[in-house]
Amino acid sequence: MKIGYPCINRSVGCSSGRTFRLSSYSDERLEETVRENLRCLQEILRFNLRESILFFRIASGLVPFASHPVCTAAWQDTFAGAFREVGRFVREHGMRISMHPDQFVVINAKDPGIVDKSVAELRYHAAVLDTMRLDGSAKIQIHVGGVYGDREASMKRFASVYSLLDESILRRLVVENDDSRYTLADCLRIHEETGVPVLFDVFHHRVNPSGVGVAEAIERSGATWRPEDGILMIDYSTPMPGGRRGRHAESLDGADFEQFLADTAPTDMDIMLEIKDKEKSALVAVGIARRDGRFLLPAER
DNA sequence: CAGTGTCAAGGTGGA
DNA sequence: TCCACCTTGACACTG
Repeated sequence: MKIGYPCINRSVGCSSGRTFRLSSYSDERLEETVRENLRCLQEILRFNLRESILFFRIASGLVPFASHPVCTAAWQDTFAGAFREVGRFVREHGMRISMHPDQFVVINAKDPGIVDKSVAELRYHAAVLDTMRLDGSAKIQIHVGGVYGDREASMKRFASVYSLLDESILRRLVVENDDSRYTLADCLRIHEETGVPVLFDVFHHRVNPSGVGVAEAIERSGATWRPEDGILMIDYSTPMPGGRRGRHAESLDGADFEQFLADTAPTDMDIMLEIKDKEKSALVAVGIARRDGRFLLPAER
């Protein structure tokens, strides 16, 4: 079991997803930004190692505008060394990496232009992980996409676009249940059709359920991961108390997390905590999972 | 320098 | 048909 947090670390004092306005794009500006982002990413990973946080989601903004036509810079060549260095560090310390393109990636869109842009964005994400020379256990998670008033047809469209994707994307892509459109049951059906592994999101499942409990949900989604995918990843969070539907909590609800671990024992999985205070909650979660017994420090692995 | 409007990209639901 | 919302940080402009 590894525990992690997404994209941002509030302790190290830098961001690995710095960006700029499209209107101020230049290859120089891009190189300068990517250099800073990679430097910060390495700093975050060193922080994580010190704290036994071995799972991390890399920000999609690592290379700003990478899939936009304006970006013609050969960033994969320019920064090949730094990317490889990150990958080496990750492998050496047994870390796990994921990425999560945002809501603009909709591979089941009806508009072919949106599908093309989405595939380009997936290709960029795969290129980041490939350039780091990470294996197929480094995942790219997306949602199914839109419903467009016809869930069946939209799921079929997902499957048909999926079947045409490059191998470099297919070996990393996983699909996640969302909070309003596609449930875990929908994702499992898409898995049957396509073979895509299912990444289970506990919070979305509570908001947008499909009839099974958390333990069974994890068992079923876990069965969709192939050996080369690594052990299953899940997203875990709790709602913000008194907050609007869909908001993530400010900090970890320790009692809920402890109960969650008890409910899902003894399944091994890597847990991404989608919680606002990021590494702070990850530290608390590592402590709780240590007591649970499934979590091992690097030296114990 | 503090304050704030705006930012590549989509889908949904209400007005 | 249009707009706010989803959720979020931070760029970049204003005064």
